[in-house]
Amino acid sequence: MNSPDPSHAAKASSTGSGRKRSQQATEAAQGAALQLAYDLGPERVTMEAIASHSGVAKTTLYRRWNSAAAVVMDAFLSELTPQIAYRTGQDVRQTLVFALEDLSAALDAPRRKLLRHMIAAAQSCSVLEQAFWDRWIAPRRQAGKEALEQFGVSSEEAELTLDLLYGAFYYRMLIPYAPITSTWIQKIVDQVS
Amino acid sequence: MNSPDPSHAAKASSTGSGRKRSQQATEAAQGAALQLAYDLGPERVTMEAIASHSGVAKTTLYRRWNSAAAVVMDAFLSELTPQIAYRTGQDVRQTLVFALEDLSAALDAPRRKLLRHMIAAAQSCSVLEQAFWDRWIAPRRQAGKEALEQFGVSSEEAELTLDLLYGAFYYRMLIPYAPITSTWIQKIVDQVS
Amino acid sequence: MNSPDPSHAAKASSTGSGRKRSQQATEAAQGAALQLAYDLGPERVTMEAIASHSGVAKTTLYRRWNSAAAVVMDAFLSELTPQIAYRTGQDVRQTLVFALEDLSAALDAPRRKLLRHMIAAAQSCSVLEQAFWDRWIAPRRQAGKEALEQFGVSSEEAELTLDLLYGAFYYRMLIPYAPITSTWIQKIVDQVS
Amino acid sequence: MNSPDPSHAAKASSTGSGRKRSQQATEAAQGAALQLAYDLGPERVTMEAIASHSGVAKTTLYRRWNSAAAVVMDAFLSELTPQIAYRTGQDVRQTLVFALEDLSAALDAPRRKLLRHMIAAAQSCSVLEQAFWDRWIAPRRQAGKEALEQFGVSSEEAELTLDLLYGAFYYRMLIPYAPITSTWIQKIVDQVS
DNA sequence: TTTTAATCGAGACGGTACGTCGCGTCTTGTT
DNA sequence: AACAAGACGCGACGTACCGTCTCGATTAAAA
Repeated sequence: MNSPDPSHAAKASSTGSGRKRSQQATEAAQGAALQLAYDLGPERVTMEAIASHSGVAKTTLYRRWNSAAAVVMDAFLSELTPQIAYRTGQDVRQTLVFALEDLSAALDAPRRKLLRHMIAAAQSCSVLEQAFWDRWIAPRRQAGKEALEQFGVSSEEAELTLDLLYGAFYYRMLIPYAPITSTWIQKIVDQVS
Repeated sequence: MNSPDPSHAAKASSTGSGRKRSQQATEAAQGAALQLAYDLGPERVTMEAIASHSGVAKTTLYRRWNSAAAVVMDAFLSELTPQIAYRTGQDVRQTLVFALEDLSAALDAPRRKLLRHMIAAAQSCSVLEQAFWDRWIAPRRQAGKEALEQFGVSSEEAELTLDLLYGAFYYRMLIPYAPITSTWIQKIVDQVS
Repeated sequence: MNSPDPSHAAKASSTGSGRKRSQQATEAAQGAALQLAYDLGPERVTMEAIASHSGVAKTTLYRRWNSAAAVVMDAFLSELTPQIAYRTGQDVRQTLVFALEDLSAALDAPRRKLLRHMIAAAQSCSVLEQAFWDRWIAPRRQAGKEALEQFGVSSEEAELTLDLLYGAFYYRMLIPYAPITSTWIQKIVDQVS
Repeated sequence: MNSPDPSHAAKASSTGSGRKRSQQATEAAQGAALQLAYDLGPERVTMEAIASHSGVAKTTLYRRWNSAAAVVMDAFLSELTPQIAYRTGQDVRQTLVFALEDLSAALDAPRRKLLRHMIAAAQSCSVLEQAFWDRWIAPRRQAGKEALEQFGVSSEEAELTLDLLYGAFYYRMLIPYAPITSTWIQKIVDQVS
């Protein structure tokens, strides 16, 4: 269940011989990447900039990640993943509302922009796609499924419900013709549950 | 309904004096852009490549579009938009199933890849975002809304339904952990209608 | 006799179409290259440095020359070639002494270092080797031959004499176990003429 | 005559304590360096390549030599120096012809290329310059001088003769506008002796 | 008919970033 | 100590595209 290296966007070190990889460099790179993403916008984060802002050499960056987007992805997921826990409500409806509202609340404007950009990045890089699924989408779906099954919802039905609700959520986030409000969340939950 | 210049990603010519813009150049550029997108993948289409493959000068390209993605978007939308018409079924359920199945059928593997990439491109360029909404998302939603209203569904309810269904559809397209099948389409429609 | 483009180290422009190459950029690049060669030593001149010191883009540099050494070579030859004219003396001996002394005088310490480095560079690049022969060695030999023939020296004999004298000169310049003095020049001339 | 450590490009070990330096590593490095020089051309020999081809760690290489060129120089001189002995002819003329012809014969095309590159390398590294003089040029000059002095040639006169002949030889080798032939060798010897 | 103005192709230009190579140094664990 | 392995910061490489800018040659409406 637990993979030894949770960062699927990162490359693995080969053997145990030779000097160890510097954890400090990894953290500095991720920090700089995240900072740049928030400051300049995620699409303007470059390996060059991460290197110069973090003091980590480009060679070292490429030894760990394939692209600037991969660094940002890794940093973003490391930052956000632990923040979001699943609340279980009194019934199915409330559990789902909690899930979407907590998600919406966790995603303030800059994070939302970052998330949009990472979904975009995942569209043209299968490594990022996999990382995004493994570390962002799947855990949330898994938690949602387990919560729904506590209320007797079948596995298949739970999957469909999550497709619809998370689908609608990301749809409105990516194609933002209208803001995601609490009211809207409650209405879509009502419609599917 | 029809704006005089349907291409929101394109720039307008100023006065009527002087030489006319060559329609041939526009078509050559769009054709080359589309070809390159299908051949090399949409992320590898560059202005430089469009220019050299189409014989259209870069100056001319920039006179019409702001970026390579804009050319591809324009070409893609010009190609696909007319293909998809809205079928009205016997009831609400069938109408929605038709809509999603027709959409799925229209998007073969290469087109799907293109569409995914264009959604991605729209995340970091408001011009493309607008064009994508205006020429792809909005018309389909509008047609769907009108179809649903024919069956007495309220405007607001229709919006929610479309959010959920199109949301789920694009969610599964962008984060393709499982294929979009006819069975799945029918199930999600059943759940919301 | 006169080649249209005397700079064999430089690349030629293809057709007459399109924007003309900027003469200003060429001069700026050569100037910066020469300056850097004198300041830092010719082996430390890089394309990167030439670009940043001259304001000429790297792309532009590579459009004209294949390497930093080629820029320096071109600049050096452009600077030095016109400076050295052939003096004809009263007899063969004096003519040869003049030639070597003038050459020695024209090559002050920094120029000598540059010349040594360029001979070195020519050893691993046939383009530079050719340029060096065409624009530095050959003209001097030609002038020397003509001068000697005025005194009735046969062509073949002149070649041998020049091989020996210029050979000794460059030998002492490249493997400087002892300085090149006027006395030494006179002695070697005496030995071969 | 023989210095204890003939490799002027190599560094000396400090104390006698600790593990001895591996002679095997030295030989492997030199062998790989020479092989690479012949295979890829001497200008493409790098410390990195020597290390990976020889299995000797970079640390170890830098403990012995300052640069890749130094390894090649060392290897080349170790290989060639013993090969060339001085033949003494019947008279001055024949002794000199022997010297140049033996030198020319010892230098086949790949070795000649290597030698040219090493003269080049010596132009921008005083350590290499010194090593090249000490181990290649000087011994040959010394032997030549002694041979000439056997025939009653004065020391000074011998120096001049060697300057002229070796000068011409290297001149034609470095600036190869014409091949070095036996005929040419005889002619230049005739001219100076 | 002659301007005259916008367009076209070609391609050079100053830039930014790329991803890689080699440098020389520094751990890390082994011999 | 020296060794093989290999990570590290660094500087430069040569290339790809970017978006802009001459160029000279078309092209068609306005004068």
